[in-house]
Amino acid sequence: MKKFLTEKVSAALATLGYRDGMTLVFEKPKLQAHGDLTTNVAMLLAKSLKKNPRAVAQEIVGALKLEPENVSKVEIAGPGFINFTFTGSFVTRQLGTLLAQGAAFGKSTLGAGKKIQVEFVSANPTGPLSVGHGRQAAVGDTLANLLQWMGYAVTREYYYNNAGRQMRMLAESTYARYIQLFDDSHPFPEDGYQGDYIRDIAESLRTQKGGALRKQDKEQALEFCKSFAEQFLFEEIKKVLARMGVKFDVFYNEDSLYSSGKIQEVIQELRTKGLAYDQDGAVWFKATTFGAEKDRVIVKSTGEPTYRLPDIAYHREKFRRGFDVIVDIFGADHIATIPDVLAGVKALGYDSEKVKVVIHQFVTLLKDGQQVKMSKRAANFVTLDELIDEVGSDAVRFFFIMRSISSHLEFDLNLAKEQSENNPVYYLQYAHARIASILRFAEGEGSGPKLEGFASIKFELLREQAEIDLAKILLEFPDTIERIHSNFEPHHLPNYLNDVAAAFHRFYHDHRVVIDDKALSQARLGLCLATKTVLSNGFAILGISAPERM
RNA sequence: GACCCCGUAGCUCAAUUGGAUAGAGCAACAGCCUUCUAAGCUGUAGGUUGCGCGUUCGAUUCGCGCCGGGGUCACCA
Repeated sequence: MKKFLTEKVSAALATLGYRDGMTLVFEKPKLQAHGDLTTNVAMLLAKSLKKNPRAVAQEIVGALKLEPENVSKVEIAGPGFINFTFTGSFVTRQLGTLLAQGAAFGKSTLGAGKKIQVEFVSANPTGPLSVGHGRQAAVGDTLANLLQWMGYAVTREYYYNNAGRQMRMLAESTYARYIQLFDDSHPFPEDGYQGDYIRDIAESLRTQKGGALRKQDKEQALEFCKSFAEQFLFEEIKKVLARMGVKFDVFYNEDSLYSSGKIQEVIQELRTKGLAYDQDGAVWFKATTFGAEKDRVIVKSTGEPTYRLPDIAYHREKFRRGFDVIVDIFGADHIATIPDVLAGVKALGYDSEKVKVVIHQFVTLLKDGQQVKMSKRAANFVTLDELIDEVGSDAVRFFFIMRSISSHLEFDLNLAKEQSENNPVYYLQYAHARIASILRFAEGEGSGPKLEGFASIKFELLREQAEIDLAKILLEFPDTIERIHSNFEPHHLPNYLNDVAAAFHRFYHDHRVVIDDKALSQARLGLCLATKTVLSNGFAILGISAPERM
């Protein structure tokens, strides 16, 4: 519908001799009284023309060539808005196209031929996934789904590090818990991982190895503990992600950057370009060249690289692997590292504009009205797995997507549990199930009219306000997808689908679908099917189920 | 101290990137099932958008200064 008006208004502007270089923007007004779509082009033009905006609007409206069967009203309002109202038949006519596209309605070819990588979760294998990782999994996977919907070739990637101090601590913690199974006086390392999951790993270790590790040399035993714990935790992590319907294409190990010499290459290249130098026994990256407030150490005086170096090397590999767009999804705690990585990428000669960083704020968990402090070290933290146990995968995914990523997300466990029936996700799924039920009823036993070929449906019979309102909202689906694509704010999808469900419930309440008037009944069944199509397409992107009955 | 995010109805959050009279869901109150799913619908009430300046036709949105909450500032990841 926007496209339709864009053509009409551009033509009018051309007639008037106004430059059409500006991109026309049509918006859906907040108030229904202001029509279906509105444009502020007259006000924008007025500024440069130094004319009265309402006068400019008048000229444009005068030059417009609109067919009365498509547009019922054009109005100049307020300071100079031009408001358009479509005829009901113009709207409902498009339902046929929607139905013909079916499961593909809302898809586009905007990303066709482009490779895009979405990196998310990327938790190191030192413990179970937290609730915060859950938000990241939901956001990342939903964006990835949406990008696929736009035609991109999407790679879902998980970056992890299984080396270094944290892994040594994991090994020591596991080892200590294991020994404690035989001798409970054995001490636990002071800053070890306190969580019960370490006990589970130790238990599993005993099941597999018996007491054999006790007799081994400690260093050897620790080495074994490390890889055992890592493997154990990764299986858990993958299992939980699978419960949420998230599947990664690539697990990228930071260690491989070392073994393949990529780390050394980056240092060399930066040195060659004069962007790295030695000082105080360390290697520094000239981040100030790229606007940072101070230079950064990339190799410590101990010879060990800081996390920045592999991060930069990793991003360089992303470019080398030929991705056209690179999406990084990080928690707010990583915000400070981003400028350094982007500077590093620029330093190596790549276009940092291709890196799209999505930062999401934290999740705070409420339990019994109290905030749960989550720390991997301390024993008290709720895992993603437990959260799914309590509220189910659909609710978890939906809740994490529902809020703007830049907002802190409050997740009240008690509420989510108690409210499992009042849950917003059920509201949407219920609409879907309700339609499925209507369609079953209509097709069953020949009592009601059957839904025949879309082509024969007379959508112009839909003249009730509730019908037209619903149809209009359904047709906004592609716009919603594109909007999310342009701003990476996935919460618009649940919000939009909520509007769809609300419009449907209203329609359902006011009008019976299966009635004696066969032609009208067909049109309403078509409207129902169109609604079901939009809902299930939206659910597919959100990664939640579309129940046929509830 | 510097930088980032947030501050909107009693609570949790929206607001199409600067648009017209700031909207939903819970919670409260009042209604609606002999019918294709009441996990639904309708109505009432609830606001100085943290505070103060500024930018302009127009500000919840942009700029500056405060106040409050969270986060980040290492040769930690």
